[in-house]
Amino acid sequence: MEASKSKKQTILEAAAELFRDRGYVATSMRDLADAVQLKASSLYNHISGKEEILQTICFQNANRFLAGMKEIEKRPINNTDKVKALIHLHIQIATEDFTSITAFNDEWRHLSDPELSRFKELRRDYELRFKSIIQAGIDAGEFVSVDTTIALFTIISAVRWIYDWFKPNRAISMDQLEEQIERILLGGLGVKGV
Amino acid sequence: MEASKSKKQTILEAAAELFRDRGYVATSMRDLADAVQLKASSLYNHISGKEEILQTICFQNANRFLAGMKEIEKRPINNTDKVKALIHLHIQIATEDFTSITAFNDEWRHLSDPELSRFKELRRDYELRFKSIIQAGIDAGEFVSVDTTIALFTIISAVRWIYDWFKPNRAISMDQLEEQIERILLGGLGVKGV
DNA sequence: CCTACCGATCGGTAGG
DNA sequence: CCTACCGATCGGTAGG
Repeated sequence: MEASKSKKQTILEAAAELFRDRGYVATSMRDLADAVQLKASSLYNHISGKEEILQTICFQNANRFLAGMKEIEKRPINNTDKVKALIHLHIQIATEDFTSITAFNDEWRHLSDPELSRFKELRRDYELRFKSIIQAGIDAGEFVSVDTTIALFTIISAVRWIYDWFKPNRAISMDQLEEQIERILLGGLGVKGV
Repeated sequence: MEASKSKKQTILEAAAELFRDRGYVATSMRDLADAVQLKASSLYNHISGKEEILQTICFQNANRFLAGMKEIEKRPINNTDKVKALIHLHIQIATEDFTSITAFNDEWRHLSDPELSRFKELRRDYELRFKSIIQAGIDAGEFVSVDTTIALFTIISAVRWIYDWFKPNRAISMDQLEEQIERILLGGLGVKGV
């Protein structure tokens, strides 16, 4: 059970790739079966249905972001460095696991309740925690006084689509990518000498 | 033909709304027919098929962005003001027409060739024009020296998802929204006193 | 893990 | 603009 990648894991990874390329709805169980060299009916020996796959991808990533957030919250650093760490977290997840992150970003709305509501709650929790850090940074005089909602979504959106256009093989290294995005976003918050 | 909104226009608007809420693939012609009080077969008296609707939405918006870009390019203003005008353009389109803009942003990949290739070309053209303005701003000493690709996509992404979270009825007015986003993004490019 | 198959639904057409 | 209907494909199950 630990020997090699389990068949279930293989299925989940192939599904994430198909969901990214064609979307959840446009990916059929037969497409997925072909990708893992199985007949469609055999998939059901490993998973309970199509939506279980989507649920797994969505909640795995949601939990990853939240775990990263909670770890960063506990660090004894100022708010500027926390925002930097969060930008780093987003970029790291987006570049490390860019297949499943696309499905996570774009396909969660095809979840059914109660999972859909639970997913939205997790996302909202994450956003509120992020917003608190921005607010704390403003209160501490680290950032200029901006609307925290606008700042939050500007930052999240700016890093959200990295997987869409960042090709790791380009003239830009991952470190440069991160340094420049930090400079633009933190510079925008009025932090000097980012 | 000019008396009231044509039936075709009604269908296109209902489709944009359904595509936004459920996605292109998950919206059936029967869903759409119900929304405009018709039988599915009657839709084909107004449109040639499902994909024509998607094409119309995608290219209408692509042309709107490009027309705005070309108008801004011609203005006798500096690059800082051009970037401001482009941010204004994105925010304006996103808030004015936020239904079809969602379909435009998220569903274009379901186009088939040759329309898919044509759409990507239009988008690339827009991006290159935007990038040229950023580069010109750097050359003129208006912006700090950043990677133009990173700056371009950071800006585009940051304004791309406004329709996702901006509720016009909130405590933030559209002018405030725009002013604050400009401040964050242009501040990030090193422009003083935005 | 497969063959065989289910009812439901898809985009679209024929014909009036 | 409708009724009636087409072949294709969907997610999933029965049974071995």
